[in-house]
Amino acid sequence: MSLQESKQKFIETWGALGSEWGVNKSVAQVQALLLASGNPISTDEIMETLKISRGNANMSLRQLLDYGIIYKKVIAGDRKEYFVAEKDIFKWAMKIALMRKQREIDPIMSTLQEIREATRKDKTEEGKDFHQVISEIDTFTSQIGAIADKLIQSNRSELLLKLLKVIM
Amino acid sequence: MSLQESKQKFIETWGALGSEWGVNKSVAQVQALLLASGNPISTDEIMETLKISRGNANMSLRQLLDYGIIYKKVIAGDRKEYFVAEKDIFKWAMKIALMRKQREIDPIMSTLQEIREATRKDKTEEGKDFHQVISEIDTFTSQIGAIADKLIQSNRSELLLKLLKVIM
DNA sequence: TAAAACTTTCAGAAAATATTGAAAATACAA
DNA sequence: TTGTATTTTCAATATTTTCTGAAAGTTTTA
Repeated sequence: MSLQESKQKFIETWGALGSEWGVNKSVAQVQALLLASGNPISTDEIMETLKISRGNANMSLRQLLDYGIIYKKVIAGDRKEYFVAEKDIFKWAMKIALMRKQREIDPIMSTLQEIREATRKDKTEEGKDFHQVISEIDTFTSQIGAIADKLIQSNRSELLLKLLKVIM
Repeated sequence: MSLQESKQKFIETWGALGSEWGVNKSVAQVQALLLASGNPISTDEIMETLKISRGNANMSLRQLLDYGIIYKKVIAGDRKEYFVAEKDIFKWAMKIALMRKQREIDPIMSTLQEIREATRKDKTEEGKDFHQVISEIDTFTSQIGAIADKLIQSNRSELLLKLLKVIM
């Protein structure tokens, strides 16, 4: 497997996995291409390499910029914009974790608490059972959310230390 | 907000969040309906309450059964199949975590290792840089995967203990 | 200021995913 | 067995998501 084939395989695999991660395939592939590339890359080169349209390339790049896992890079004497990936996996894994927590955990919390309150006084068996179920989900979710916050705020060595404790 | 309204809200919210979690809306709503219900429910009641087709109800139920987060329940003297949710959130959270790890982490591992090996001997700058990036992703992913395994294998009290350590 | 180089937007097309509903298969009762 | 109740399958349809490409917008150069 040549270096180019390896890079190709990485980009393909990363893209395919994106869908499992709730990340659009093009977005994942653009990140992979930038990760695999030593030097900054322009929109045109991305379009050409991944065979995607200008619109798609632009939107994928913007999303990655918003996530904070790629950066714009100015090249002197060139009007085009170039892009580089954040290569410190720790940094971008934390950013993605934060985003996922905000998307997947936070929105359910307020609803759960609202329902928990609304059903607190219910005297029927049915009501008490439901309150119990909601309360358990709420408690569990809150705990997981709090731990996620702690982990996400950690720096690299703190994170490794915390996770080491889990393993032992 | 009446009890019925609370249940309704829970089912809607759970369903809406499903998409963020990579879970089909109907599947999430069926689980929510079973969680919210004190007693076993038949396919017909699910169809009626959620206003979904028989085919959809059947496929959603099967998926939840496969995940192991709902169960079939036989009611004496009734030919219909009834279903109940696993109400121990701890149990089904672990099952879902395991499934997600298998879907999201495991598949990338072998590819990363293969690419890591294939690029190990590369002498070019480009090749060495790429090998470095892949190695870091591989190492990080392996570590997270190992921790996930440990957590998933834990029982409730072990899990809480381990997570408590993280917070402190 | 105008033209050229480049980036962004967005309506419509294409692709992917979810849902329906009716037919086929299965399970049960008489 | 045979008929009836119930479940499962799957081709057709609907919905959602993604992608394209050209037009509009912006920045830079001359």
